[in-house]
Amino acid sequence: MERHAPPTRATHVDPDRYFRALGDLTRLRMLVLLTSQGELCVCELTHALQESQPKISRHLAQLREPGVVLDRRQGQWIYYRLNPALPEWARAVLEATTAGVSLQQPFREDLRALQDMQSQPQGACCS
Amino acid sequence: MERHAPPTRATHVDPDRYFRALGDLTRLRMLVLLTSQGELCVCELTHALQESQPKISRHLAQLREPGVVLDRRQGQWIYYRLNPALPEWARAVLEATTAGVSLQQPFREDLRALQDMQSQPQGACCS
DNA sequence: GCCATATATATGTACAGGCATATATATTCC
DNA sequence: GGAATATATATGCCTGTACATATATATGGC
Repeated sequence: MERHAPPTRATHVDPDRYFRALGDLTRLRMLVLLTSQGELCVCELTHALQESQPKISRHLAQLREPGVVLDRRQGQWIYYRLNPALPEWARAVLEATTAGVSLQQPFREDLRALQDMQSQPQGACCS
Repeated sequence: MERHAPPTRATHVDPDRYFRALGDLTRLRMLVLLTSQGELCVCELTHALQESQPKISRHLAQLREPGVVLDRRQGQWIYYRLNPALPEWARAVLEATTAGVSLQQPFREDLRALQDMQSQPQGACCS
């Protein structure tokens, strides 16, 4: 696990590797948020999912390495987003899934926790 | 692993479990075939994928248990098909994936091997 | 008894989770 | 402006568990 796996023009995730990346609840919860919210920093994801920071960071690495997501540093924060180079079918998979599950738990609660946090006065990233 | 997990009105696969089921190349190859072909027996899948029968059977069990596929016995053959009770988003996921990958290897070759077999004179199930 | 299919068992490998720690940036104080 | 400190994020190590594969064996229909 190197710090920044090559910016992976990952136009080619193997389909089975792609699904293996989605096949974990923590990672799927983050991907559903990223699909609907566009870009989120680690601390927002940590807060939304109510999981430990190392756990979140570990799973983000597993999404970054195969090129499912990209990261971008801005000041002290690191923002993650879906890799725009994903093949069309792969994005369609995430969008169908997000549409299908975002009213169910725990996805629904994740979004609520995230929005709750974003509505805090100072607009600071983290609580 | 019981022989026939209850005919699982599996309207509720957990999304992460669903993706874990798709996150293996052998299982994904079979699902891509089932998505485009509708219903196939074990020996057709074995032939199409060129894998050992026990390996195919094991992976089919892993698709049957969570309710991703259903089976049906007819004489000495057992036919598998996608579970029609899958939620709409889950079927959309498989259809988008099938459309996206079926021209790539090994999926393309799987379909060719299957059709090659089906064009044999006596229409017998297995070679 | 033969064929199609499933399951048992054994073994290696991958990965999830927790904890501690390392790195990088920002901020505060002098 | 440099040192000390705080915050954000990543990673090394350890342990338990899940799972992929192979081989061997069992079952059930013809």
